[in-house]
Amino acid sequence: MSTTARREREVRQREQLIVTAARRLLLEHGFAGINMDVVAEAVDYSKGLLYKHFASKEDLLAAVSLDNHEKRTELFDRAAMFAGSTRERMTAIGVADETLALVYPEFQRTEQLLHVPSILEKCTPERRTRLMGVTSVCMNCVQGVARDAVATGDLVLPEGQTTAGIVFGLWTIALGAHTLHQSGKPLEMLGISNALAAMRDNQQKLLDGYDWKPLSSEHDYGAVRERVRQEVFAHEYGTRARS
Amino acid sequence: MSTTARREREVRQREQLIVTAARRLLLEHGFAGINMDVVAEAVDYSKGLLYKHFASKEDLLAAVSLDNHEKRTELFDRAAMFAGSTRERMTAIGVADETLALVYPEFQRTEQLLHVPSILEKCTPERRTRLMGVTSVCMNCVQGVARDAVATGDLVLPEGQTTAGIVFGLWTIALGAHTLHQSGKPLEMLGISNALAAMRDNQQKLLDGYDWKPLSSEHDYGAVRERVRQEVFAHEYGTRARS
Amino acid sequence: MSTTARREREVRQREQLIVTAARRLLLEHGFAGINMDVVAEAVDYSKGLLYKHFASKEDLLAAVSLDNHEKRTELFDRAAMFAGSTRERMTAIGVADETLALVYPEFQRTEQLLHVPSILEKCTPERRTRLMGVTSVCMNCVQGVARDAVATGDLVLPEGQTTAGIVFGLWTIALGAHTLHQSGKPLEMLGISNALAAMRDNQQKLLDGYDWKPLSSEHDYGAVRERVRQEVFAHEYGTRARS
Amino acid sequence: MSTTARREREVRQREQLIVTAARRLLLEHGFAGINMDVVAEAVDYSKGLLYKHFASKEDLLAAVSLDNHEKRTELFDRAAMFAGSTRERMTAIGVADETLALVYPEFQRTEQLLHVPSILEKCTPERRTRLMGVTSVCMNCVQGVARDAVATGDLVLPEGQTTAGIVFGLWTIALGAHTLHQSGKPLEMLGISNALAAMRDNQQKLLDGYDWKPLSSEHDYGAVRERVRQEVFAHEYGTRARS
DNA sequence: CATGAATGAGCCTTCATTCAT
DNA sequence: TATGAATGAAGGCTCATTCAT
Repeated sequence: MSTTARREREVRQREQLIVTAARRLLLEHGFAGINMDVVAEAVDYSKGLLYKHFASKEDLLAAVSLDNHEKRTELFDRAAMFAGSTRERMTAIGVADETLALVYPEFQRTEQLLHVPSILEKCTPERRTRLMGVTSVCMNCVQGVARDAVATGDLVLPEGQTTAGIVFGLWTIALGAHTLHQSGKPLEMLGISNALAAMRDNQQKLLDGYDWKPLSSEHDYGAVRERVRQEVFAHEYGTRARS
Repeated sequence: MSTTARREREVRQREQLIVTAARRLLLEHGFAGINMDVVAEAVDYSKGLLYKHFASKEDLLAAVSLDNHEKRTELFDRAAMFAGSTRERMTAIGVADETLALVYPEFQRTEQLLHVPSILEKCTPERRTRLMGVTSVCMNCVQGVARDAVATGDLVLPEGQTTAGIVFGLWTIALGAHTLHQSGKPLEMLGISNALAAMRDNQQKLLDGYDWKPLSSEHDYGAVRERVRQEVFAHEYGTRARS
Repeated sequence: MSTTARREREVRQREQLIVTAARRLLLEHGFAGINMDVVAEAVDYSKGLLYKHFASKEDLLAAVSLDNHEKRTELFDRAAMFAGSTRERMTAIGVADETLALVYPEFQRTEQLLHVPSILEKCTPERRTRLMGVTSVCMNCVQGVARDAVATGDLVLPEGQTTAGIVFGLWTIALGAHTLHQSGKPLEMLGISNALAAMRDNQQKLLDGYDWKPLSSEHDYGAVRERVRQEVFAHEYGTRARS
Repeated sequence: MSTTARREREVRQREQLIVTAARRLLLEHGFAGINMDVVAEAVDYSKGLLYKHFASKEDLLAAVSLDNHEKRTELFDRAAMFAGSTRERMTAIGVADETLALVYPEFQRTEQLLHVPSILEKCTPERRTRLMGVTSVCMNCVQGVARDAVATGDLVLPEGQTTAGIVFGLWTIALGAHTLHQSGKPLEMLGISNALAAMRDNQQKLLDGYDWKPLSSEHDYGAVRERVRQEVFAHEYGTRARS
């Protein structure tokens, strides 16, 4: 019947509820401060019920990570479709990344806490598979833009270079920057007042290094970023408070 | 008198022994697989003695992290003094980073495992202070080279840019690459066969983006790297097996 | 009217279905491996329905035990009616016991698992009563043959001996042998290659000890056993694979 | 030093204390009613300490079983050395078994509760080995007497029979009788007023069936039993109340 | 009648830390 | 000073039973 379908929907909704609560707790109390008791209390369900939805603590955390990735993928996908030059589209993806960090900080920040081998090891095989696949989905999105750039001639790959290499460079800058951003390290003392801005600038410089046209010296990517925010992520910046 | 000094020296030696053992265990069994019992057994001292040296488990792990940083600082310092152009010296620091990852992988790899807030929170205030300071020591080393580049004119900072920004860029690439490298993510599937090489290339491209002369297209930095290995890190590559 | 009767019959059928499934699960996964969830799943009914039929988990297990006894009683009854001397009839009952172990091993083997006090304690009083009674039904069957032997003069009871004592002896040999048989103890190492054969031989020796005529040295009870298998238990050995 | 030896002795003493307490709890509350919390409370030590001595709950229970076997082995050994004919010595072993059941009922009765596969599966490999070995020690003791009987000519093995078969017969009668004895089954209703006496009689009848000389009709084994009690087990019957 | 979601007490096990010797 | 026995709080997970639908 439709009863089954409704049940199924309710189950999904509750799993989402649990995942969201777990993410919040993760953000507030860190990896060590989370356990099934506090999650159960937070969602006001019994511990036993949690285990009906998630096979283990690690499985639940894997689900949080998966959800993080899905949100990221959604934003990246929308950014990649921005109407503009290939480098503008890549810039748009940068805005997507930044938007995630600003508007959904818990998605970005909890992700760092979840890079623990035990999670992959102990979660459901099915979720592990999805988790490993979801990363490439996101990468493919970025790499697609790079390939377009090569196709259009905006980007000329030097010998021995691949689009994967460029993607890797952008990715590592983002990953490292986010890690530092929330490491609690006093970046100001090192002369970095705004980690996200520094991340952005370096990504542009990296693309300049690859000679991806038009260069940042030839084009106002700051204006592009502003347009992307308004045209692509209006909803995000409108509905949720910018931190 | 000198008895006190000898005592002090022995204490330091033993702390070093414990730190080294803890790092090895961390590498072999992961963060979750380490506890005070196995550390005590590994060093063949009692658990009580461990607490004479380290206020808590977290304090011990903080000491491991501190030791990691000190090894890194040592290598970076030597690299920064390489005789060559500013960009060659910066390249040398890249080699130092790479050397750490290759020759002392446990220093590099355990460091990732130690980025948990609880460590900073629960370790001795004194060690926390040192831990926060040690990062800047390492950064200053890198930033010093960048400042030299500005001073010599090899590098012209665009308006609104700082040397800190460049350091941040290099740092995040390294941090992100090392994180990915040991995350277990299937990078090959994304087209990255050698994460360290990709890291290196992107760092050079970034410096190209900053127009730090001489550009990688004008100079053979591969040869520079080889020279640094032989001249600065001969000892490291000679005595320990290169993986 | 007949609707009520039909209802009643359906209820019994379903209870039988549940009992059979529970016994199979008990055999496959042991006492610790059985719970109401897996039973419900196995019979494809809801857990709630299980509780409509059985007051508790223990009550269900008691029902399994009861069913085991009923199967045993059925076989014993048929064996006791074998046409032959009293000792041949007793031998026939031995074949019945053996048949149960060979052809319906789950009835025999699960019974051992159910000798836990909690079952008797927590099952329905009504089922407890039946459970305590069913043993004597089976015993009476055996004891009846012994009484016939005394009546016919095949067996002369020494002073102070009762037929109950003989029954007890045969019973304990069977019970102990079945227990050892499935205890996983390495009987081969002790020189016992076939526990059932050893059980049989000892039961015959015991009857010899009681001087129950004709003695095993005077009569071929091996041939009797073969006849019983063919004449009384043809159905059992034909339809179910002999293990 | 002797300090180490003393420590070792104290450890053994405490393990014995824990084992004894566990056995008592097992007897009082059954298998299901025992858990590490109540054991810890009973011995007035912390739960953590129990795990210093025993690797798991099952390991502790295996130790109880081992201790049961050791007590039995001790009594059997002493009985087997009784000065008399081979059949008298076998009778003495019967007295040992009976003595265990009467004077140390908890050793006998708990043993039945410990025949659970999970115990063998989850206990320390070392203890598992000892546990499997200890059974044969006890058997060898019994079988030794049977072999002596064959050697002296008191017992003539029929073709195809082995001493192991006789041992098996005696063993199963004892095992079955003890099982029934404590099953709570109303044996009186079946005409058995004293299960131990019935066990004894049947074992003698079994030996008669094997024609082990001198037969029970030719010799007063009741008197032998009385002598064994006084000469071999005076200590047991003197110090502990006979139940 | 039938369902299966929900409960929550209970249990095993781990481990950081302390302290008497 | 060095030890390691002892602690006990904490946490992951199970499962018999109930009850609203």
